Amino acid sequence: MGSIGEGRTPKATSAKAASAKAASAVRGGNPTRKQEKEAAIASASCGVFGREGYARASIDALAAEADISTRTLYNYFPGGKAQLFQAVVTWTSAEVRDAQIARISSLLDPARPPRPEDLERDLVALAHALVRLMTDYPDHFALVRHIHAEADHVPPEVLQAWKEAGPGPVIRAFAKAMTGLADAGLIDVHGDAAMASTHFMALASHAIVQSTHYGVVPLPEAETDHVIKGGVAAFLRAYQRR
Amino acid sequence: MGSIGEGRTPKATSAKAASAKAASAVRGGNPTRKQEKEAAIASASCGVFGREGYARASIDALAAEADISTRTLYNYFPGGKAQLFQAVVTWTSAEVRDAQIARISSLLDPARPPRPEDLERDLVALAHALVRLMTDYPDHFALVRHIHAEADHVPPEVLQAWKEAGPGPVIRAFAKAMTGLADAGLIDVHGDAAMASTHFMALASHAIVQSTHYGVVPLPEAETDHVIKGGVAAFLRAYQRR
DNA sequence: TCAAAAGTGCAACGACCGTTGTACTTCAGG
DNA sequence: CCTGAAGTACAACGGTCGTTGCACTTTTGA
Repeated sequence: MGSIGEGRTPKATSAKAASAKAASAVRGGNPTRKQEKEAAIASASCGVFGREGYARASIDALAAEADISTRTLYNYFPGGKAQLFQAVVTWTSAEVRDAQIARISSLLDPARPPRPEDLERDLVALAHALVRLMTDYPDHFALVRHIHAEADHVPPEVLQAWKEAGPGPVIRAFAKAMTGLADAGLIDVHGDAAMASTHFMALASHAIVQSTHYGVVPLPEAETDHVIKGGVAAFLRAYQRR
Repeated sequence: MGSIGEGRTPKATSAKAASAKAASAVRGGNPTRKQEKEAAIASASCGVFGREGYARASIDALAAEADISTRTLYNYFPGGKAQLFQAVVTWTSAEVRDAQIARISSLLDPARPPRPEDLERDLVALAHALVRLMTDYPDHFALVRHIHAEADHVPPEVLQAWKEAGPGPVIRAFAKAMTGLADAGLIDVHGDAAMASTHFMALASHAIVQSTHYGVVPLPEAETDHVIKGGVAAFLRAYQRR
């Protein structure tokens, strides 16, 4: 009772035939006109879902935010709210994942490892960049919070798709970067690069997330810097090769 | 539009006169019969709010879980759903806070600091105990996740009350324990005991929270142990006095 | 035992919401 | 200009939900 796929459904909407047209053109070149509009709707809906959550987000509000009528919304997403939600999750997750991986690989490019004397400065910059993403994409992180909270109500398929499209690749990219730093002799990964990257994320973001309520409260810049510097310092004490 | 205090309210329920009777007997001795029942209702409602979230949790479900009629629920909480929610938050937060502080002060009692050779074992035991609380009080942590997600919709007063009654004292107790360890010469807090305790919590719980979805997924015991041992090892590399 | 207090079942009200059908408008492309 | 597709406005249906009033029953305490 109360899962995301089973809200009000007067005539048992068949949620099949969802990704039929999509697969036809996703292979060839640029996206269809239809796909562009779907992405635009998903982008606009992200804010509403993030602010209100799935249950509170009303179709009217979603359509209004996308500047379309509720009827056209159903034309694009015959599966209704549930299908739109899934589209929003995959769309915003892909966007933020790309941004995160870009920050990680530009600052921790395993091909051009930073010099030892620059390591701390680079890690601090990376942590700042990752934290800044939280304020750059507030709707996305609000949505992720709702996913965490309503994990029981999100269809497992959506949950799995999100993990694969979002945090998964980020963690892998981070682990690869850590391996690069280890191979360059800058850090000692103590046998587990994945754990090292998790620990970096934990030290860099946990305290920030805690005090800023996931980026909602605008922590003063000075304090953010203090927390990040402290986290990076602890990470280096634990992982820097001496 | 859509805050927790302003759901369906046919006749503009006056949410005043909430803590009138309460203050009369909260000073003197043991709790009133009424207060006991209120606590029982809050305890039962915690599961529903945690599983469903505020929006989805229906009055009928809440009353059923507490084995009372909806009408009696309104007799105890004239403020309706919103007031009940606040009661649940403060009640469960206090319960879990006490449990957490008990674990912290029993294992890191600053009066009887552990011997250096036991430090790692004790910290691992503490981390295990703290993680186990997540599975011991699943309803509470589910509720906290919803609070995080719906922070915008929770009245600031409730949010503040929760922080003061829940995480606040825990962090302070942890910082005090860290100071004790530092005074005993076991760790070097690097000038910021609060940050050290935050880093311990981050290293001990972040990875667990990540992989178990806040304790929902029952991570195999072996993996939990591995993650915790890795986190404590990293913490000691960063903070143990050598 | 008996009166007061506490609790219950039931019905109803008003409001909101997801979804769909239908008739009407807008607009691009031949 | 014409035609077909895309979009919209509007109304309606079935449903859920929070809340309250009322008559009735159960429990409690002296």
